Amino acid sequence: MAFENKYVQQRIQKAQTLKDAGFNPYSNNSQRNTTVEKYLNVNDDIESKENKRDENRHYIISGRIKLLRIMGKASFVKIEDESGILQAYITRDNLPEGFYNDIFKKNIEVGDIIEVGGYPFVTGKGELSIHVSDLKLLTKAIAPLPEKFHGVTDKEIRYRKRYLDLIMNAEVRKTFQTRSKVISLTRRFFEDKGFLEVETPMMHPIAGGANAKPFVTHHNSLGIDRYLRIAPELYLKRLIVGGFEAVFEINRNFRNEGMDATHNPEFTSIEFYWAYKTYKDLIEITKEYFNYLFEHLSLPTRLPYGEHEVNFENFQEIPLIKSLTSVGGIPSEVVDDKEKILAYLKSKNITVKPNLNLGQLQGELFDEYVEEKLIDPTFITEYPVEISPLARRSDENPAITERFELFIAGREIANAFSELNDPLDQYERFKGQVECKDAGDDEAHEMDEDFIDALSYGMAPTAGQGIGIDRLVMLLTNEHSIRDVLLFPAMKPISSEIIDEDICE
RNA sequence: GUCUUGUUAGCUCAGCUGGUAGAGCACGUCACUUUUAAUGAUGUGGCCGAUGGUUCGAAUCCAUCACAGGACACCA
Repeated sequence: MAFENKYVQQRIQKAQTLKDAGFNPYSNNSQRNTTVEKYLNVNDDIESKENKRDENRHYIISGRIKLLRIMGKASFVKIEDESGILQAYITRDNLPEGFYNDIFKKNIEVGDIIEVGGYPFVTGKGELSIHVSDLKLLTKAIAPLPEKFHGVTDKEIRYRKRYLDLIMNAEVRKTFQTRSKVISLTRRFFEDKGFLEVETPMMHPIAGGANAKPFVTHHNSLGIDRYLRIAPELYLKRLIVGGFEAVFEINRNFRNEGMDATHNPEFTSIEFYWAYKTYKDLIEITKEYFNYLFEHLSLPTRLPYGEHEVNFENFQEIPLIKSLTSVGGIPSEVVDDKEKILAYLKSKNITVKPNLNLGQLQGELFDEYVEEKLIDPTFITEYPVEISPLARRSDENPAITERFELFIAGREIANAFSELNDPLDQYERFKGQVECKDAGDDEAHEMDEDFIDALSYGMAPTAGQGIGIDRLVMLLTNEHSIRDVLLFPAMKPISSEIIDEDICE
């Protein structure tokens, strides 16, 4: 089954021919002494030299052949490494007797990883290249690459065979380099602020900290089920109880739910908790965090996202109720009255679930009329208590909470609040959740008695925030599917994989 | 979960109202020492996603299934 494709067969034969001629098609004897990027930088003066070359310089470059133009006794080869792509000029007379015709032309092709040594020169068409005097094959590719011009565009192939996507699409590599930098910068930002990075369990006895269905796994020697965590929140707060005053965790969460352009079953978030602070401090640190990211990623403060342009110098702060009128254009006499909201929604032909309370209806109005219009970064504050079960009530107005969500380009990016630290209140809220669970809501919280115990010892007033890293990277890279910012997004198995599994078992 | 659009050569795609498959790139052979998706000549390559059905005859029509994309719903 494997290797039966005729192109693969052909290339296997070439590898064998090379072996027979004494050339290892999988040599590990690389002598590389520079990268393409460095080569191009160091030699950018060649253009001005006599004959546009310098035979006294010598470099060894390694990489994959992306393009091959054989023109009789001379050839042009585009060699790509991680840093860039370089043209090599290869001639028969600069290589050992017979090598060019019998080895290079016959057995080395697009997709192979080679190493070339030579001097820098500029071609007649003005391209800085390398004039090759040494060529060796490092790795024979026995699978042919996709077509050179269109590359691979089929999303299924790109996600299932990400390595192929990365080979063919340089801009994809760039997206993941940006992702890596975002995570690194995020870590450095919070460390510099005095936060301690911690690791809390990925396998939970009780899946808490969010409303979501968990994945279940089994611990054999203990004979018990464990849940892959849906959020680290309750463990991080236990650490605040224990006396750490600023902690953060960047890690994966797992939710056993649907997949779409903004949801993958495993996703990365940062959650951070900061004692003796409130959500207002979080607004300030969030602005600072974005400034830090933009500065270190060298991004312009006006970023395109789809059809929009986001101005990251224009952070707004609007209480939720006010946003309904000022952004959503809903008449002010409507937004504070349950019956009027219902009538308003009905007049607009929007149906909502029955028996929603005022806070929930305000949430519906927000989702319907405001969210997608928030293009520049906007902190929506003062959420109704009914839709903020984990947030602390405002001391001035017990109907609202000390909470914000940050919206950018019509999407939620962060959720933050002053944390609920009253153990009796938390106990009651868990009880309410348990009732929902008993009534059939399989996403409701379970009672976490140990967490109540922890709060009973006293958790300092604390502010906490979660930021979805995947969605943040989407925003910064102008990507519109979460799969395009995950190296290996979740995919259904193809049918042959399922059959194989059945045979094994 | 619902709707919708796809699935044809290694890749990117044609193939109309049913008559046993087509291009470009890639690959093989030949020519070519400054090309830029090199060029010219020539040749190979396919169980048309899977299974049923309708039909004398199915890549094409119908049904079911699988996978993927998009939209909606649900969910952070």
